[in-house]
Order: sequence, then structure tokens, then C-alpha cells
Amino acid sequence: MDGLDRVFSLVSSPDSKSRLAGLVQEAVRKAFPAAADAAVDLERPKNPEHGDFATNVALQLAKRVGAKPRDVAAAIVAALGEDPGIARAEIAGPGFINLTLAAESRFAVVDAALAAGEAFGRAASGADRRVMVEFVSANPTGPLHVGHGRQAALGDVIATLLEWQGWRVTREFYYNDAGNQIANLALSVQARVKQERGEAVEMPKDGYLGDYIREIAREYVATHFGDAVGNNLEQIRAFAVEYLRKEQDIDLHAFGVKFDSYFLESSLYADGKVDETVAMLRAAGHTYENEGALWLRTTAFGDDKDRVMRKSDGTYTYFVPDVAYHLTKFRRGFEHVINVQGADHHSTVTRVRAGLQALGAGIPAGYPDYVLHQMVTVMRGGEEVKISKRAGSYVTVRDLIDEVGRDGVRYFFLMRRIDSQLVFDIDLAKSQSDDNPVYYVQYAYARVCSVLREWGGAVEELRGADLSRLTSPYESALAQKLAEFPELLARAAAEHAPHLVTYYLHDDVAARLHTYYNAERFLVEDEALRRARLALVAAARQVLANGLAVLGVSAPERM
RNA sequence: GCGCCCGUAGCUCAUCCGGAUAGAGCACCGGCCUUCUAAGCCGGGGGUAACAGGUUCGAAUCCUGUCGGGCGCGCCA
Repeated sequence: MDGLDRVFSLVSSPDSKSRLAGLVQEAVRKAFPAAADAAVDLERPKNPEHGDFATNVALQLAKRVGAKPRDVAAAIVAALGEDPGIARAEIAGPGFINLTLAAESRFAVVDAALAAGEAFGRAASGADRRVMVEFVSANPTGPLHVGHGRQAALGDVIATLLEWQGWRVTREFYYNDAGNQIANLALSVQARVKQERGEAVEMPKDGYLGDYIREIAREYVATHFGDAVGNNLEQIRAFAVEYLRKEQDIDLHAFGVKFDSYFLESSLYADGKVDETVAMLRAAGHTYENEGALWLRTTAFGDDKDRVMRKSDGTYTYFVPDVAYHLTKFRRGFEHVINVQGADHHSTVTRVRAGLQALGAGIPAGYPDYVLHQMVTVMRGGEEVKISKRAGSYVTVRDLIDEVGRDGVRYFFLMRRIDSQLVFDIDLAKSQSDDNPVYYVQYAYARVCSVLREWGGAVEELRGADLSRLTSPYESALAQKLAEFPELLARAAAEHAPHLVTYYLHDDVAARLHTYYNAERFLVEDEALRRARLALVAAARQVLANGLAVLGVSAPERM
């Protein structure tokens, strides 16, 4: 039995939700054999008077078995019988069944968290299956902008969440290092190179105007010699792409994001993958020629208009290498692929999927998954910040990290729902106050560490504390929230929703800890009571540490 | 015009695979420091969940329409 299984069995211990759900399921089977297949969902009621768990199964079954919901609930409760883990089973409202755990079950999470340590919250549901998360994938034509930052944070944390569920994850970065935009980059740098050398040349139409183009040109001039140096466009292109890729790597490293693989669009041409894809599409019979261009009939696969594959000038649109690229993902063995992109790219979703279907290569219809995030705006001093000196028309990730720090930038990018627009408030992110969520959570962690330092908190000594001494409602509320951590991570992973983790850490753990500190004291005469309280906060510390680890945000022991 | 996302307290936002009295923080009002970080805590006021219909025992949540905001609609990527 490896570590993951061990932890999984711990959090699925006899006190867990899944065991209770099983018991209720069994009771339903006994009471209503005809409805034995009914799904039993347990939820955590918001109102503590409604017990530790509640199920609406009686309400859902009522119509099917032709009885009143409360009568159905009564029959299920009768069939449930006695169980040592359940203190009470009550029928409430229109027909909810509310289950209250025995006290020792309620605090079982404390020992589970202390025993599992850094692994608390991990699960094995991914079963070691492979999944690729592709994210950032910025063109090497300039510094990373704030949208890339949101993508970097989201992609990295979604990947981590999947790892915690037992998936084998590959983080991949796709470089569009071919095509018009790169040609435009090369021409822009070339113009600046010539200007550096005193020639009066104009910037190309639609050229890149940010200061970084000058930086690249200066660096190029400083390292390349000879009269013709400004004329070697291919060399300038290669130099500029290399320069910007290195820049992006530096920024991503500073942001704490690591990729397992980098895939170059240019390799698709070099390896014949683009030609192969075109040949496959033609052979599948979904292409046609019109006005000198080659088209793909994507309308046959749900698109609202057909798409050009090969332009009348003989070059391919970006769409063809995109399809070729996703074909390689499938052929590399990734049956599950998640692409993290800005919502401004949402039109590619249908198109790429249609192209993959048209290949007739046996790729499933919804392939790949997309996570599309909405746009980011940056605020400072109550006003929108739209430009940076270096990039000209946009704010860079580096600007944010330099000003706010890695932890703050990551947390703020993760804090909102993916499909909500995000306002990045620089002043708030920088502030050292409890208004700043990341500061608040990190502070809560530092303060737990301080309490345990002060009052003796070696985890080994706290395990096995007599938790029946914990009787305050603050304590059972905190324990219940800690017990939800594994479920919370499972849900965040399944829904690709890192923001759930930020709200959980802030509202459910950090805020409850502050309340608890104020309500109860640790300096108490009663040694056993003190140990029980310290064991509970030590479990909370572990949850905070693990949650922050998932987010890639540091957990400082002192602040 | 068409497609996707959003509209929840004065402000910033949670809740959304339908559940019980829609929750946090800020701001506002009133309390709480002999002990662990007061950078804190407790209590209070504040809601037609944009609007109008529909489905349902039950709708912020699902469906339809209207209005408002963002993004996209190229032989650019």
C-alpha cells in the first residue's frame, strides 16, 4: 500500500461521508426495493441545527414511490437502524433527513490530518491516469501580459489540483513560433537594428512598438558584427525569438510555474505534421477548393462557417498547425487534455474540435477540454492601468510581480471565478492589512505557528489527545470545516475551480481560527483540555499549509 | 446582426450539476484588550439575486425572452 492509498483510506475512514452515504443507500434499498438505484447525495447543511449531513433523497423519491416525502423519509430512517457513528437521524422540513454524527466521529479529522500531514487532502481518484494541461502558450513576440498571468496561475493550480487527485499531469507550453506575427516581430526588430546603426528607416506597418523591441535590437547589435548585419532577417528572427522565450522563462520562473514540456509550432512544419494533417483531412473528404484557397467543411461538425486551411498565397492559416498539434497530443497518449486560454480565443474551440473530428482519427467528440477565463483589468489608485513603459500597450506580468510579489499575484489571479472578469487591485494586493485576503490567510498561518511554538505543539505529542474535551460550538464548526478539505479539493479539481480553494482558506479556515482564538484560550490549567485545543489548531495549520501549497503560495511561519 | 461570458447588500465578490432563513469582506452603528500577534473578535442595520415569463413539492441556480456590460465573429494568431 503506497502513501496515497494510505491517506485515501484515512480520509475515507469509518466516519466519512462516503460510508454514511452507503448506509443511507442501504436503507433506501431495504425500504424501497423498487427504487434501489436511487442516488443518495449527502450535503453539509449550512445551518448547524440541521446536523452534520443532510440528504434530500426522500424528496426525490416521493413521486416515484407514490408516497408523501415525509413518510418516505420515515421509512428510510426506520430502515437505517442504529449505528455507532450516527448520534441522530431526524426528519425535517418537507422531508430532509438530517444526520448528526457522534462526537468522536466529528473530531476524527484532527487525528486524520495530523497523521497524513502534508498528504492530507490527497486522493487517488485520478488512478494514475495521464492528463495534459496546456497553458500560457504565449507567442514569443513580447513580454507576458496580465492575461498570461491569470492563465499561468490557473493552469498551474488546476494541474496541481489534478495531481492531488492522483492524476499524472504534464504541463505543456505551446509556442507559436511560426507565421505572420513572428515575421512581423523580425521586421520590427530589424527596423530598430537599422535605426541603431544610424539608418533612417520607418517601422513596418503594424510593427511592434514597445521598448523591448529596442532592447532586443541593441543586444543584437552588440553581439553581431559586419556591415550586412541589419540585413540578415532570418538571423534577427531567430535571435529575437530566443531572446523573448528566455525572457518569458525568467518571468514564469519568478512566478513559480514550471513546465514539463515545450512544444514548438515550427516543429510541426519541420516534422511534416502539418502536411500529414492536410493529407488526412483531404483523404477524409471534408475539404474543397474555392477562390484559390483550400477550405475545410467545419460546418459539418458544428462550426458556423467553413474555415480556410491554405490561403491563396499558398501558406497555411494557424488553424492547420493547431489541429496538427492537438493530433500529436492525442497520439502522445493524452486521452485527457485541458487547454487554458483567454475567452478572447473562444472561437477556436469549435474550430479545433471540428478539425479533429474531420480527421476521422477516432478522437472523441469533446476533445480537448477548454478552460476559458475572462479578461483582466489592472487598477491602481482607483484608475485603470493600461500601459507599461516596456511593452507599450499593456501591463506585464513582470510589472505585477515586481510590485506586488509572487504570492499576492498568484492569489489574486486565483480568487475569482474563471468566467468572471477580474479586477486586479494593485493597492489592495500590496497592502499589509486584513482587507488583503492573501495577507489574511498567511497571517492566520503564521499565528497558528506562533501559538503552537508558544504552548508546546509538537505534532507527535498532540496526536491521541482526548478530543472529547472539545465542547464549544467554535470547535465543532472548525473541525467540520477541516473535515471538508478533501471534498473541497476534489470538487475544485473536478470543476477546474481554484477560486473555491481561496474562499475556503479565507472564510472557512482563517476566519474561523481568528474567531476561535478570541473565544477560547490556550493557557488553561487543564492539561488535557489544552492538548485537545492545540491538536485542533495543529490540524488547522496542516490544512492551511496544504491549501496554500496547492495554490503555490508560500506559508510563512512568522510575519 | 450572430456566438460565448457576466448582471446577487452602498462597494468588491461567494453560493449556481435545483433544496431549508441567499452568505463573506469593506463601509456604517453599538460593544470587547490583566494572558497566546487588537494587523483581532462579538453584535446590529442593509436584498424584488437586472427585468418578465416557464418547468418544479421547491429556482439566485434549469429553460425562453427583454434590457445592460465584456469578449469574439479575417485567406490574423
